[in-house]
Amino acid sequence: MEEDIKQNEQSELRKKTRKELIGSGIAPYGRAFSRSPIREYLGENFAENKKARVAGRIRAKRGHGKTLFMDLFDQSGKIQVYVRKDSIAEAAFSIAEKTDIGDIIGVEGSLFKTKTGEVTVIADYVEMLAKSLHPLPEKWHGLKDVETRYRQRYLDLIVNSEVRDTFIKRSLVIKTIRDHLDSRGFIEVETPMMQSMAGGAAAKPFKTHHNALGIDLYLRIAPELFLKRLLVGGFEKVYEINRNFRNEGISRRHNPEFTMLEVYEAYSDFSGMMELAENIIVDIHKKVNAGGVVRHNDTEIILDRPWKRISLIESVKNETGVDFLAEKNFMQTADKLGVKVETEMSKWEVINKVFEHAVEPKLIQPTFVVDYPSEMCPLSKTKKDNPDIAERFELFMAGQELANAYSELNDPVEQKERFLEQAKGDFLKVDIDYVKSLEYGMPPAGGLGIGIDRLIMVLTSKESIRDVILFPQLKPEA
RNA sequence: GGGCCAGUAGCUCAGUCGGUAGAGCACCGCCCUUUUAAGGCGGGUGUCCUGGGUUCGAGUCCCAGCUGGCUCACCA
Repeated sequence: MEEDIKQNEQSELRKKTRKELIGSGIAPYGRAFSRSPIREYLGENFAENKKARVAGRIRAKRGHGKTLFMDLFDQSGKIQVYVRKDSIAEAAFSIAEKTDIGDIIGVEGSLFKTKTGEVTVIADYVEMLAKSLHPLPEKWHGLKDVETRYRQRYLDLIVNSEVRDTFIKRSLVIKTIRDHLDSRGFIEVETPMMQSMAGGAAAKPFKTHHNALGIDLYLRIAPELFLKRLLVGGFEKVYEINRNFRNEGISRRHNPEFTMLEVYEAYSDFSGMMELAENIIVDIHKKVNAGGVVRHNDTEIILDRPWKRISLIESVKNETGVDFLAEKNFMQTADKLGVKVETEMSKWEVINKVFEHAVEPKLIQPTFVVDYPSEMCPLSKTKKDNPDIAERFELFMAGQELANAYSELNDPVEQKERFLEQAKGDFLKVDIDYVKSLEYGMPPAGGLGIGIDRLIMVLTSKESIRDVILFPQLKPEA
């Protein structure tokens, strides 16, 4: 089997070394090795002759005949290992000699500093923990090929430390969100990923099949309708951080599965959610970015509160000079602006298109866009004094949509009508079970969704969603 | 799905007008007991993405395909 795999010369040599190790009674793949993180021997923790036990991956090796130096990396840092033939058992020296860059080893020894002051472990014991059978990408230029970086993310993580940092940051962002919401009395819940109706948004779902039940199921496109059922059930502050799946195009800003935060707070509304969104994001910036500068291209993004608020129609007027509400020939006007419109589009659909084309890319600083037409927001309450306008905002930053919030519609009769409108009268496409839950009474509430991947893109100044998702979706290799 | 661009050694890249494949790192051999992008001497290890075509001759030109990037479309 393994002979079938065509290997290059370097891999062949490493396989040969693996066999040689086994031949001389040395396991090329070791077992548990008790050690301390490398960082615990560096800086203030350094003491001359202190005993050290470390383990990690060899990233550089400099042989000198009867001695050799290695750079050993673990997650916490890098330490130099020094092996001398005259101060170590012969067997251990021969293991050290047989190591290749990329191997994972355990080392025991004592600390000292070299002439240049580098903290070094002089080894008196070396153990092979994992033989690496492939050469690592080059130490100086790293791994640049984007396809390889995504397909073999482990290599990207080994070699490109800024990639590692991005994903550590991602973890901190999510932890900060949890801490923030937990401290405000929210509880985290989990709702179905597999749903018999894919509701809560308008995207195309992925379809799957449950054999025992004999039914088709859909991967969720949003958790919204389940989270609101929990409001009916008496949970007043709930949130979920989890994956949504949308069967749409893949792009710099779209991955078929992406992580969404959805928050619902009973007795609040969309302006409460506005404040919450500001609070959460500013908190993350403070804790994760340590107040550092966030940039989009060359522009610094200023996160100081309060953020700008503007109505959809105003923002379009500001950028295009056109008051689309008053405009009779809105189709031609939109077309002149370079927006692709189709004859069956409503005026608001055209306005929304113009917004996405002309305004969205320019919303670099955090901006709440409000006053969306209610026809585009079937789950949102309308304004008290204007049923045509929804109590909704979308948050934009770095030229893209980051969040979306409503005052949640809690009138079951109106909800059913709006669903029917959206489904163009097709009862089968209406989530009657959700409407039924509203019929028992859902408290007025605010709901907020934040796209976590995009938020991390903004906070880490990444241009592509693939740089903040560990394993982005790619076509399988042919 | 459309348009544009890219794919050469394990990695990062060069390759002129179409003339028979090249650098650094890595690797192999020899030397070297404080090096750190160690050093010295010697060595090129290749399905030039794949398959066709043009040509005396193709990494290079043409066609088709694969994968990726950007972009448009799609995506409340």
